[in-house]
Amino acid sequence: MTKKLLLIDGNSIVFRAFFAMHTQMDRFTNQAGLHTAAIYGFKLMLDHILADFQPDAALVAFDAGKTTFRTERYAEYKAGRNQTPTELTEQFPYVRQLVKASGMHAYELPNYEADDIIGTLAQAGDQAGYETLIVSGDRDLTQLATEHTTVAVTKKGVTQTEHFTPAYMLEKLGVTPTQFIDVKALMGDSSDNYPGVTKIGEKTAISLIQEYGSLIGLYEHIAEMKKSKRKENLINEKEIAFKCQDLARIRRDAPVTVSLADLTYTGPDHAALVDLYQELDFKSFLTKLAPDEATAPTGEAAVTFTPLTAASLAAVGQLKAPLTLHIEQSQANYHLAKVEGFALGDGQHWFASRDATLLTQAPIKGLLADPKVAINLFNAKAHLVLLNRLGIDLTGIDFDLLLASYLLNPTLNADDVGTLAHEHDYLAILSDEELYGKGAKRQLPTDDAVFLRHLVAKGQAIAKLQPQLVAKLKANEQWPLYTQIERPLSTVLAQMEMAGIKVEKATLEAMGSQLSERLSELETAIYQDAGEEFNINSTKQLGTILFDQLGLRPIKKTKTGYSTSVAVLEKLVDQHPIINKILAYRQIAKLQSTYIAGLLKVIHADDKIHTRYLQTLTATGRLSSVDPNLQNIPVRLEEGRKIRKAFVPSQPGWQIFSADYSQVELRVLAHVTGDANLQADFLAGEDIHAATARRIFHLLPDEEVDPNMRRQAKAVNFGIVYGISDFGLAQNIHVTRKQAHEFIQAYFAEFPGVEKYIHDIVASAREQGYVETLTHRRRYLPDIHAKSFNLRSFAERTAMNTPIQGSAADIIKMAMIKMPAALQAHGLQARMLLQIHDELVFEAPAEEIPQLAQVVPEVMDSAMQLAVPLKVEKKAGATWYDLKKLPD
DNA sequence: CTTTTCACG
DNA sequence: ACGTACGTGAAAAGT
Repeated sequence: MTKKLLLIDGNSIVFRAFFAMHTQMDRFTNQAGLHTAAIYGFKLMLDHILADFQPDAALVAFDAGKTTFRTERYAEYKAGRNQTPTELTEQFPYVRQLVKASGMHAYELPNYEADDIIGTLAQAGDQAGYETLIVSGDRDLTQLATEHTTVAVTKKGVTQTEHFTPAYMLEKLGVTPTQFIDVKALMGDSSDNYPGVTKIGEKTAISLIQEYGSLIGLYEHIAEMKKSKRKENLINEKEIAFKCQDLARIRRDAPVTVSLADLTYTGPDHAALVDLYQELDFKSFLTKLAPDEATAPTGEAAVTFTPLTAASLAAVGQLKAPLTLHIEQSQANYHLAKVEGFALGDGQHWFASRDATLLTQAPIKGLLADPKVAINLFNAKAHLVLLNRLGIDLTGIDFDLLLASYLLNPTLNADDVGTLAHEHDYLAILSDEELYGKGAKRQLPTDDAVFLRHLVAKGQAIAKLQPQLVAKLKANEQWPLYTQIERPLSTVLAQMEMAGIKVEKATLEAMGSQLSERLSELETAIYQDAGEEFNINSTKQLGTILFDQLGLRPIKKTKTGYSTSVAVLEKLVDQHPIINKILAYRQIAKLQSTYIAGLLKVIHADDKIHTRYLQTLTATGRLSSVDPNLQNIPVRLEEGRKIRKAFVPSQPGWQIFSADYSQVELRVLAHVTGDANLQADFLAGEDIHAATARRIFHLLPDEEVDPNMRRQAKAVNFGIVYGISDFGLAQNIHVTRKQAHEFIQAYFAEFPGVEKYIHDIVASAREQGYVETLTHRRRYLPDIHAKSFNLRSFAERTAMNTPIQGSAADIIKMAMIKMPAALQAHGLQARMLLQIHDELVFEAPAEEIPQLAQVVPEVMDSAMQLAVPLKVEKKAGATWYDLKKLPD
């Protein structure tokens, strides 16, 4: 067996951990006020790597101090760095303790950096026949990759890593690990503060090293390079380049005083870890460390409850509101799920049973249907639907742990009580995955004692977390968002889902057979063109046919091979007749599999489709729709649009009615930016994209906006909402990057309020760590501080886009909440069925349509008062396909 | 179980 | 100099 050596770059991982958890810094302090986020993150990473790699020998290297041989040779090395915050420096001693308690060696060497220790030991490991894994947050260490040494660099957070082998580097960067040093020499490193050669960045550096093989090779052949500014710079700065090469090169001969034999990994020292965790208040690590083996499974507190039977039902009547209810479903789709069991209690007494029929009997049914009895639970909408199926009208919902937690942080993706409770530091419960298992192995405990105790533990977690989360919502100014928007919305959504939309099977089936015919014709023709049969649905096989067999030029690569996406295929249309056939095949295959077969599979016995809206999923506050997704039924292309013919009213003589907000996101933009020109354009009530075109192309009042100008202005408007870049815009409208840049500049000149807003929102995200919508819906953006340009830019675009997209979501939600009462007040039978982000779809008796066309837009455009009017367009027709615009 | 592609706002 | 549009869900292939 090959021995395995683990080398960890302590400093860089601790830094990564610190900044990864920066936004939650305040949550991570022990009772003495010591910050612990970096220690915590470091331990997460450690556990992950140790479980994964299982080393025989291990060492964590740290930097010894500020001065090293590099600073002696180049005084500016790492100069100008911000001072490490004390919140971080105070954690280093504990990290070292943690390393030792985990059975690993911590090591540092005066005058050298952690990198050099690692480089030296990795080399020793290679020579001694070890398989070595280096873990760092710093890409520079990839230069140490060899056939037997892999370098894992943290990607996002601390537990996700990207593994660099020499082959992977060649593929990804185009250079070998050794060449990487020379690339750094040319491009420099701004964070380590050495310059490289003027005007040479990563791309140029890589192509130069690829061409000449090495830095030395480049200077040997510099005379042959054709005259250019770059050549001049290279000649003038030759000395700097070699200096930088010296700085970039990690030493493999540092005078380390440990040998591989000293580094044996001994595994964790339990007693030492317990002491340390206690000092740090690491409760979750403590419970993992000391499972209560005799009794409960890890983390599940002993709970007392009464197993409920028909005979003992009366005792439930003694419970005092507020009550906490948890119903366990057999599957996520609550339209079909069975009730596996439930727990009900008031914080003092708990009852639990596997028998769902008990819910439908007195006194439980009465308590649940009583609006004066406050109910706490997890996932209000699921409970509303499940209980409705049992004939119970749940009315008194007060606290929904899932919804409250989502508002506090929409990017947590826990969807069971246990996991979510852990996120809020409540640990006396197991997650479903821990108790039930996952995937195919998932199974509910057959033992009543274990299963019912878990359901009660869920109830207790909900009851316990309520006051805490309510206080947080109030502190965040999110209480109205919870009580006035999201909580009532649950009920409205439940009604829409239960109503369902009628879909005609026969219509879909008829379309399906037509599509099948066309598919087999196209298939034959494609095989003919290709000269052989293959799986057209396989991108891999298709890539081989197009680019290897037919010799077409690959336009783009994915990480697994050639890209064959529409964008690529469209560029190849003129090269070969097979391309158009593949495009047609793809389009039809998509309709057939996703929309014909897919929808047929989910039509219920009542001939309706009952989607589920996920109210706590998206990062922006939008809804999403699953089982099936009814928010992406085709509309843009006629062939796909025909699918909508199958969506029909549920009763004869009824029609489909739809109302959509016109340009909500841009109107929200006009509101939040306060931009006078953008607001004026909306107040004038003209075509907004044409108005934008007039401004950015400086048209005279009597000049006409040609369609191309309008198209470009529209793309600019979209770009602004998405967090614009010249590159992205250029790609979208097929102009040069320079032109795109000019469009954006022209836009900002005309709409200075928008430019200021973009600047301010990014600054505010940096300061506060989050952004907000008009209703104080919040999204944290930890990556706004990321060192990686990519991650940081992404966070900046998100900072810009989320308040816009999220506020638009707020607005339609407010309209939806008011809708049922408004319909009822007008004595209408109409029912709201679907929400598609900026559109609401209804069904109603034909004779109600004129009234509906009044009432619905009125509710929608008065949902929130903005600085510009909200405009609503309406349509009606016999099916979802046949909708025709109604006059204003 | 991840990757690629494509449907929607 | 850096490298891209924002937010979703479903199907199919392939590891």
